[in-house]
Amino acid sequence: MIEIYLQNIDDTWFAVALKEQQIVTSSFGTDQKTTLCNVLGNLPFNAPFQVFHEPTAYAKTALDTLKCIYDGKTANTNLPLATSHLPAYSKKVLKATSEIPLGYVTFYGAISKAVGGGPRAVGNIMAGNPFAPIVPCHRVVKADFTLGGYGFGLKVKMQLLGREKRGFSNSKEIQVEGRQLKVYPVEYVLRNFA
DNA sequence: TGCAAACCATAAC
DNA sequence: GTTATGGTTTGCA
Repeated sequence: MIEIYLQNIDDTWFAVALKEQQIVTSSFGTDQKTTLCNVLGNLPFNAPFQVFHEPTAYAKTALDTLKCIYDGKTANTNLPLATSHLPAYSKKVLKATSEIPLGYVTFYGAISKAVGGGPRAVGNIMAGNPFAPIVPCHRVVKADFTLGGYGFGLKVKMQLLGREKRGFSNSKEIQVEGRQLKVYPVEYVLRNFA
């Protein structure tokens, strides 16, 4: 049985689908129906599910984490994600994406160089990201620092990035799967829209 | 700038 | 098996 928890926090809806304490999928949005539909659409198999509006203590920590990320605040990012049913390449891309630190962005192409494959393949995985916003696919942009796309709309992507501004001014390298991944201050993106 | 071609894992037939 | 499809990138005029 998959348990779906849906809760409104400060006028935004957040949802997680849990199975045996693992997160199967998550979502957020401005209205209840869309948010729930997103979660349901991401369920990997035709399993029975139940929707709850009173979160358990465990579900509440997960929902609070979503809210923190949404607010651009530092959050505990090591929630247990159920990825076993996903293709191997998707797992690598999602994992690499989750390593992008708060306050930084990187490119579709940069991720593809780190984990293999091509930029468009990375974009496809992002488009199907089941773990929004836990896996911060909003931190992945085009190589010219324009936004690229976003499942919940470019406006939302911009707002998320705006809240993640931390005043960094230099790019840096992080380690992903033993390779280097270059990340850039989110300011590089934001200044395109000033 | 703008356009065309190369790119590459998935999902859908 | 094959094809269509992108949340892309790069090169070249």
